[in-house]
Amino acid sequence: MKYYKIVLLRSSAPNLTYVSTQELTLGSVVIVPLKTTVKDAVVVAEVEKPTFETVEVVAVSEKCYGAEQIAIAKFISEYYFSSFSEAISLFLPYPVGANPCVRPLDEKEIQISSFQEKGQAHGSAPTLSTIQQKAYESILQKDKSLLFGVTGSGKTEIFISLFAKMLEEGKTSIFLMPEISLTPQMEKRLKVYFGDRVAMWHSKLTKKKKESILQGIEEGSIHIIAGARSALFVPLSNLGLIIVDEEHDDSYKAMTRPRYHARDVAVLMGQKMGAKVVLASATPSMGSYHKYDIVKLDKPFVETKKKYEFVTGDKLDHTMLNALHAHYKAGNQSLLFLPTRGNFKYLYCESCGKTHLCPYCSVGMALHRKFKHLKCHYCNFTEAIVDTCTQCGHQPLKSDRMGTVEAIEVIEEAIEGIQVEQFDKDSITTAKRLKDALGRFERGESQLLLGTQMLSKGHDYANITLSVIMGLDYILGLADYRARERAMSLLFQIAGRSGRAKEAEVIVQTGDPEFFQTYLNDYELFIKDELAFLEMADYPPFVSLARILIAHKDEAKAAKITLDTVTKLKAFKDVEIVGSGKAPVERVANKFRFNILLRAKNRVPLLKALHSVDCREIEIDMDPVEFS
DNA sequence: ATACTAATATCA
DNA sequence: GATATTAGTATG
Repeated sequence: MKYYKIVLLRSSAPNLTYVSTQELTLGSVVIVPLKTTVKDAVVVAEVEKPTFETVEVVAVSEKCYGAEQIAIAKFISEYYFSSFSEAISLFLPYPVGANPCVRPLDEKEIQISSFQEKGQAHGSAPTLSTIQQKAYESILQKDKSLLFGVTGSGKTEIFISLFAKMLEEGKTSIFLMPEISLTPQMEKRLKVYFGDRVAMWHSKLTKKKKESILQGIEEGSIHIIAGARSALFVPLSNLGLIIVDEEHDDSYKAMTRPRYHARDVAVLMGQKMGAKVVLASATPSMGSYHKYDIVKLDKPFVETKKKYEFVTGDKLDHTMLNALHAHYKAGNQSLLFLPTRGNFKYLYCESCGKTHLCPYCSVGMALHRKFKHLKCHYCNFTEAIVDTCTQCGHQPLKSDRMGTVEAIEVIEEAIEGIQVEQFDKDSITTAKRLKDALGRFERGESQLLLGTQMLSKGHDYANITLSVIMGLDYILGLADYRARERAMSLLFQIAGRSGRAKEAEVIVQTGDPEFFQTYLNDYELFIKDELAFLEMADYPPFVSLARILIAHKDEAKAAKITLDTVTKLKAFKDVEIVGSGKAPVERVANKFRFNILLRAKNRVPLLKALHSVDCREIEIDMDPVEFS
């Protein structure tokens, strides 16, 4: 008789001990009785015979998690405050049916060999330039590295060479991208080199499609998995490489439990599995630049001359309309960016571009017109609506912004015959709509791509000669310690979309052109300055942040939970409570929301403090990227 | 006193 | 997560 500690799947029950007549492999999925029903569970440890009565394991399934998977799930559950059950479920390719494939316990164990012939053919690799070759060789020498290169500097060729190298060595690779639906171009390029040995993976694939890919992996015909966050958990054996492209992108952070950051988990996974990790970006995150070995790829593959022009205000003005008109008349295509339609408005000065800031947090004060006051979403500091800019004395301060729909109306009115493609979450709801919109644009049936953040991801176009970037001051004024970084990387990303044109014009709307101008040709300089600022202001990567979210349909109850949690946390001297109170989005789905923001020099005491609070009614978000 | 619902505890 | 237990509260 053997006794095992098991973790129940799809249940919040604690870890329990069961008995088995036969030896069980750690990590295997078993069926156990619980109360009146049966549940599937993962065997995590063998234990001594306990003092209490035990119940017998009823069946063993074919499924078995590897030791590394268990370790990674354990890390995720502890670091990101989810149950182990939720964490290990990340490794489930799709939700299992009501009755999982099981076999009776008394049957003899059948070991199915998972070994497969691998690496039969070499992936043909592209020829690399001297600069690319140097970067490639540098990456090969490191366990993990940050590939830092502007758009068009030829990062993809390096990726392809790395994948080919892995194929040669009989190893598999994972390629992460922020949004798979937005990168059909990358799929095409990978297919050219690797054909059916590469499979695209994302959460919206049908169960059948996923099964077929999993079979391909099992058979050893698929060696490269490319996809969004969830692709990180596809069960590849003999993993040799994980590439995280556009590593700065916030969509790598999961917004639901487990609230993990795919880039950070990829680094951990690489360590655990002995796989090389490559992070890549033209605008690396401050944390990655600070933490990892940098491999620079600074010479653009195709050198583009960009002419920058700065305009103030917040409306589509004549400068922009004239430029759009001129480029349209010349038979070229343009791109126009507007910030995501935000839920909040901030006061900003038309004259100097500065946002009205909280005196305690150096973040923008949000305008709550309904309550006729301004509020800091960080510390909850509240003040009366001000009318005069504290920086330059200009008045009045402005707060209105323009959305995509209004912008299109204005442009279609002003420029006769122009076809505008609306490119945001409201209009691009399906893969088909995306394909249609991009198709029309590529065929030249539309001449202007107008949208939100979506524009900054993935695509580059041959014909874009004009990029108009509006409302950067809005991004700059967001109540977020990374507002400057977000604004700057956005500018670089969007300006980079016109990468293939020989000459391109970029119009930037901001009241603070000096800030952007300083860094226009040198993102690295920006990183260095910004890191100095973050270090001085005590923000990541120099400290750890955690956010606690409290949501309850009874506002008083939510407030009480918030207060109780804050009181408990006050006992921990090495954890600072930056602020607490109503969340910027006060009510969602009829629940009142409260936030607590915590800061600590080291993550260990922060985790310790957070593990001590009752987590049943709160949600903990480690390394948050969203504060609303 | 009774009948419901909401919070709480437990499961091996 | 599902269910048994208990506390809380409305009801006539």
